[in-house]
Amino acid sequence: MTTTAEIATVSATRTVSEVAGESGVAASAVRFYEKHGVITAVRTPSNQRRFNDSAACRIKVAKLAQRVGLTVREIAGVFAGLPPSPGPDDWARVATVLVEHAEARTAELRARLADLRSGTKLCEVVEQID
Amino acid sequence: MTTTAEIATVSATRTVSEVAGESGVAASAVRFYEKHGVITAVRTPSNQRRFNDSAACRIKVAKLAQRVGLTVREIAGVFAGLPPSPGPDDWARVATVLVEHAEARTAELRARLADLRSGTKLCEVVEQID
DNA sequence: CTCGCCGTTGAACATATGTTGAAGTCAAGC
DNA sequence: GCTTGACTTCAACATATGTTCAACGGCGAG
Repeated sequence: MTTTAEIATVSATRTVSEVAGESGVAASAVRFYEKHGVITAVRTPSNQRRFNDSAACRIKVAKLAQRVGLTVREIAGVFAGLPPSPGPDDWARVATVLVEHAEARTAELRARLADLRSGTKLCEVVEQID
Repeated sequence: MTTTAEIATVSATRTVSEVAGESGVAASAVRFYEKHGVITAVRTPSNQRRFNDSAACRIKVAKLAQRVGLTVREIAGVFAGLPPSPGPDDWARVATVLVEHAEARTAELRARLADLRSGTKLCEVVEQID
């Protein structure tokens, strides 16, 4: 059996332009993200890309992830575990991974800045009066 | 009067290679960072660059900042307010700015991920059974 | 004084992240 | 059936972040 939900989620109907519009990036970027595994497409008989609902969302999430320092390759890696049509739980896992990435890097920043501050002579001038 | 500390902090004695060694980047990167305002140099009579103690530290901090999504231009901007030989208080201010940058972006990530999760039909499939 | 080692500059190359343009294909409407 | 518009691929260009290379200059040791 195939439920309405399954039809809706599995069928890939969005064109490049539509995904671009939905996600707020240029069509060229949509093709770029497909090429690099951030999104995936099926092809029509006449070789056109068709994306499902999740494509625009993946791109939006990818743009956010880029802002906290992840590369496209890393983002594609995080998305690699996603099913074609991710559910709320799948997205929650991705969100967790991304936030942990971001927080780990911020923690690293904090810690290393603290190191530099405490480690005499690493960043600080030796405070010698006379 | 010129104190020992002032002599030590103001004099720029490090060569490109030395700063590269201290900071753990290539000599070419040191020149790149100078060109883009992350570090500054004075020139010897024979035109060679000389950096002060803070150069290696600026580079280390810059590398950390890059990891949380800041560009070289942004980092140069953050460092722009620093005196030639920053003291502990100057570094503390820089650290605060960088951590706030990182946390703001992580907060943005969190918030937008939450938006996407809550905003029905943005990322989630409509959960319809039958 | 010559040699070798740094340093200098500028250009070319390399990778990441895209954008733009040219040339061709396909489907839909007049 | 011809035009139009959206799609395709591929190549060139653009920016950010560096690295490598070639050609050249100065300085200290032998």
